[in-house]
Amino acid sequence: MLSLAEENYLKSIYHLSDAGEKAVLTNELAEALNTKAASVTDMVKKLSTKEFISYEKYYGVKITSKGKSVALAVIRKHRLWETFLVQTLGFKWDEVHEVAEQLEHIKSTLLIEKIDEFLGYPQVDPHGDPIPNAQGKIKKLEKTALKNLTAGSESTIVAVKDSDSNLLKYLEKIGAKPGKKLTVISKEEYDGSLQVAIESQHYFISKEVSENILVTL
Amino acid sequence: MLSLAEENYLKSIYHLSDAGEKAVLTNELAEALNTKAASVTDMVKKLSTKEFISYEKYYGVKITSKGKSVALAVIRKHRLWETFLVQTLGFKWDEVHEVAEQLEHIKSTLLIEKIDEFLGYPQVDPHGDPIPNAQGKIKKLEKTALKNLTAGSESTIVAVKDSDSNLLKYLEKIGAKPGKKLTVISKEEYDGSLQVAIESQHYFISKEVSENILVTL
DNA sequence: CTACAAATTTAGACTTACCTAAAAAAATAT
DNA sequence: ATATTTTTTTAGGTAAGTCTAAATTTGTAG
Repeated sequence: MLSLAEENYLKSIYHLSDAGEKAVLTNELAEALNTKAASVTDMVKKLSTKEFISYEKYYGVKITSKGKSVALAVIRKHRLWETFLVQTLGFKWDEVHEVAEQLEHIKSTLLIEKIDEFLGYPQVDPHGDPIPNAQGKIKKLEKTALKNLTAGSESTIVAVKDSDSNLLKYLEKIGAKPGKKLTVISKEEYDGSLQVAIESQHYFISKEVSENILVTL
Repeated sequence: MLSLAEENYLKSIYHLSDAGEKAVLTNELAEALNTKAASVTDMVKKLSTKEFISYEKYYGVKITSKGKSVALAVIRKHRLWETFLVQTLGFKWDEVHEVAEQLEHIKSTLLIEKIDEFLGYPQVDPHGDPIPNAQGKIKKLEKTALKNLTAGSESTIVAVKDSDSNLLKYLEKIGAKPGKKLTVISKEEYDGSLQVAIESQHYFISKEVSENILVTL
């Protein structure tokens, strides 16, 4: 059985590698996990022996399919719990992350399947991120950052990055939730800021924020 | 912040001491926690320094009020989660214990208050055990083991001991749930076995089982 | 009340997951 | 192409929580 630390490493490696596409460097991982490079080296050696990743000294790690399926199971749990917290218990967006980080490590297949059933088999979590199924398959949609749109574009918000609580509060205030329609009214080329409409309200959005809102066309 | 191990020790000490009434011996604790006496000695020293218990060498430990409030918070979480698993997710009695043992350690006051609210502030868990409130107060009812009843007694089941999964399955089969009426039809003095009626069905119950069913008159 | 048994504690060790400091390798800059 | 910087690894250590084996204390039985 995997430890909490091992699960967190695999989850981070999965995310940082874009779902296993590219290798992940020691320092990236150290930063993501709030730990030191030396600790990462120790752990990746262990995960490598257990064949959840392949590790080549000085060249970073790649996640194996065995590792991927662990990561996806954890991500599935995280997203189902987030959905549960928001939809069923009425948590606010910005309150769920920390708790879901704990709940994602509860070991019980039955529990997570029951939660999935209870929620009616949702496809995406409250941030719009897709929820892997029990087999680890993800349905994915074409998404792009809001900052890539040009004036006049109409789009639907599909996700926001869920890491920063202040950002989430701000997005909540302007109603920037997954599912909402968003139209780009104008774009200032010199600083990348945008004027957008969400439900006929107009907002001024900085380039920074526009990098954290993902949309489909 | 208390570790998982510390929380488990305090919970066990609370239970074994009858809610803090009597001292708990090293070996009892070792047995309850599936560990060795030497490990218990180490941990009780630590908990004692932190003033969750008072510890006198060779004489066992007593839980302090500080320790009690930790234990009760954990027990509250355990029982609320069990209630949630059974009532909301449709778990069977005998499936909840293990999962609740994990969920009881999730750290989030908000979460447990929301669960409590969602469940409509239940007073007892699915085994009939009382759920402490947020302040750690327990409403208690007079209960006695079924084995103490005599022929002819009518009673209501209030609780069953939740430790043994086989026992729980058996009790489920005969419909011995909290809330059900139970009448003692006859009692065999030589082996302590009972004949009882639950919902007009008659069952033969061994002394052992009758020690694990708690009732009110 | 002494001797043996049972319970408990101490001593020393192990594992996991960290850490710091120093060494080594790789990347970069002149 | 060499020197410097950055990244990564190694070496050695720490804390939590566990263990076994030995020592000590307490309880018990003759």
